[in-house]
Formats: sequence, structure tokens, C-alpha cells
Amino acid sequence: MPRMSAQEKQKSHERILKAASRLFRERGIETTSVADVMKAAGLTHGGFYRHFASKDALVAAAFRHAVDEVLSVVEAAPAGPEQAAARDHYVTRYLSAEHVEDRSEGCPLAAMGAEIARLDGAADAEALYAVERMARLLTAGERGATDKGVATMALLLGTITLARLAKSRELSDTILDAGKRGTALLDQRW
Amino acid sequence: MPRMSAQEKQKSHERILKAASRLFRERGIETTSVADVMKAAGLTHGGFYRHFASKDALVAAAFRHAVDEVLSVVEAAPAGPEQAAARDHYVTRYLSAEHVEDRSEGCPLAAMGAEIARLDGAADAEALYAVERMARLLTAGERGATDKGVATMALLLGTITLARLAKSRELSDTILDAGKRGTALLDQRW
DNA sequence: TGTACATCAGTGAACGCGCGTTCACTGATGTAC
DNA sequence: TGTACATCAGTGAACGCGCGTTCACTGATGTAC
Repeated sequence: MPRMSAQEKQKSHERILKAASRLFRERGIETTSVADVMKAAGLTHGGFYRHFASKDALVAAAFRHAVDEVLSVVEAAPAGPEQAAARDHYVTRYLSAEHVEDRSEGCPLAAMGAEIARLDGAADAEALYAVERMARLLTAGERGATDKGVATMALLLGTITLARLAKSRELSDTILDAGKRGTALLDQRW
Repeated sequence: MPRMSAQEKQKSHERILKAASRLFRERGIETTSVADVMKAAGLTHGGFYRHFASKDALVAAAFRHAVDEVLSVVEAAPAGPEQAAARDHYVTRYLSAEHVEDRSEGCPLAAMGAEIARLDGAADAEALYAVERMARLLTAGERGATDKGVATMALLLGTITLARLAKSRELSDTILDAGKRGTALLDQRW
């Protein structure tokens, strides 16, 4: 069967990245094996090292992949009212029941932030870059520093983390509502 | 050498609990082995099952132990101005550089919340209980629902998570300042 | 354009290692008389 | 109070298992002439 063409290799590479960014967010980094990722990408584990130097390198690349996936659409909005609308939409989706339930396509910082902070691997730099990008997005078009964006991000992140601990929809909705009211307050009164 | 007296056993039990609550917070749950915990408690791994039915049971007990350690002093403050002062002091300590740097004695929700949410073991119930307790503490003596407490907790949790991603003291201080301003705003304008 | 050959993407067995848990064993502790 | 014996806290070897990584191998792809 082997060898695949360069084009096929690139497709495999993207499938691995996509599978990793989903699985790491859903099940955590340490709890997801290289073999799990390769299986989800439709490959066997042995070929992994033709694509990445180590699991650590995959973690960093998958984190970046997830950040791009989540932020690039919102960032694409042109400055002005459209940008503000995109930002509002992003916050609304962030504090939704769907985001609580589906980690695999959600915010990578919420899913992996705490784990990455203690792992000190190559993903550290990616996580910091994500914080900058997200803070900038949340303060885009406003005067002043990114303080407001950072505080809003912290509130979003904390709210989703707490909501994910609740096992009943009712309780997680209550937590989301508290988060919504908090972000609105920060937005209006900062 | 064996067997120890019942009193000695209880001391061992508390040493295991203390070591576990520190190590799980510092290094994470899945990344800390039963043998690591027992070694830190000055014992060998084989004796572990005389104290706990499983690692999962230890995780739940250690989480509770950490929550008690962190909250009981603050909760002991009598209602009134002393309670408000204790709450302020708790928030100040929460958003300090010391708390960013030392996970092992810090907030168990910040250290293990995301991991517990995805593990669905016995610690789930303990984590929810901790959310309730902490939200109540943050809204103690105020009229209205615990919404404000939940939002404040989310902001604290998110801020410390973000600050722990920063590798420079300067950046983590900036993040802490944004969190401080945010909590003050929530407190005054809710 | 055709041919000979090097490259290398993907496979699957194997490596050394650490995990959670079990177990036979030890000897001081606790208890029954 | 003294003695005989059951209990069981703690030890350390062992279990089956899955991990990240390596490696010999395969055969289609890419390249040099």
C-alpha cells in the first residue's frame, strides 16, 4: 500500500491534527494516547513520527489548530459594528449549553488551559498566544488597554469550567446565566 | 515493624490525605500515582488499600480535604463586618502572585476542576459541593441569589488559570490586576 | 519518453517503563479467657 | 493480671496493561539519466 503521494501525506497530516485537536479537548491531553489520535485519523500508530517529532509537538500544533478554528472566523469581521456583532455572537455561543456539552469543538483554553499550565511543554507558548489573541478580540475597537478583554476572558473561562462540573442541565444553565450577567456588567461598566 | 496501633493508622490516613491533596493540586490527578502519594506520606504503595478502596476514592477524599482546608477558616468568620472582611481577604489572597505560583495549597477547583469535570469519578459530587460552598461564601450577608457569588467565583477561577499560563511575573501580574478590577466591579455594581 | 533506483508514508511487532491493583508475608496490637 | 491467639497496618514483589517511541519492512512515488 505505501508509499502515499506528498498530497496524500498532507491530507493525513491534517486528519491527525484535526483528530488530535478534538480528542485532546474532549478527553484531555494525558488521557489521550498517540494511538488514539492515529486511530481517529484512520491510521496506525507507527506512522505518527513521519508527521511529528513527539507527542509534545503534536500537542502544541493541535492547540494552535484549535485556536485558529475557533477564532479565525470572528477575527475576520471588519472593524466597526460588524466586529462588535461578531464579538457579541462569540460571547453568546461561548456561554451556551452546547459549549458546555461539547468540549471537542469548544474553547481550547477552557478544555486544556489548566493541564497545559502544569505540563510546561511546547504548548505553553501557544496557550499564551491564544490568550493575547482572545483578549484582543474581546477588546477590539475599544480604547484603553486589554484589561477588559482579559477580565472578560477569565469570566468566560471560569463560567464554562464551573458549568461543566454541573451534571444537571438546570444547574449548568443557572451558572451560565450568572456568567452572562457578569459579562454584560463588565462590558457596560468597565 | 507492623502492625501499627489504631491511632497510628489514623495518623497515616491523614498524612496520605494531606499528601494527596497537595500532589493532586500541584501535578494533576492522572499525573500523580498512588505510589507518589504514599511515598510523600512516608509509606510504601502496597499499604494504600488498607486506607482507600481505590485511587478514585482517594481523589474524592483529597478534594474534600483541600476544600475544607481552604474554606473553613473563612467560613468561621461571624456574620457582619468580620465576615465581609474575611471575604475580602479571601479574594485578595486568591488573586495573589503566591496563589499563582503555589498550586499545592491553592484553590482545588482552579487546580483540578477541569480534570474532574472530564473524569466523571467520585470527585464530581465533591466539586459541585465546593462550588456551592464557595458561592455561598462570596455572597454571604448579601440579599438576592447566589448569582453574584457564582460569577465572582468564575472570574477568580478564570483569572488564576490565565495567570498560571504566563511564564513571566510581569504578565501574570497584569492578568491578576485585570481580575482584581473585574471582581471589584462585580462587587460594586451587581 | 522510458527505465532504473532511491526515497519515504504507512504498517505492525517490539522496546522499556510506570501505572493501579493484588497478594503472601511480618510482627506488633488488640482481645478473649 | 497474664497468656494465647486472631487481627490487620504496612512491606515489597508481582500481575496485566497501556503508554511513547523505535524499527525492520512494504511498495508506490518521485527522480535522475
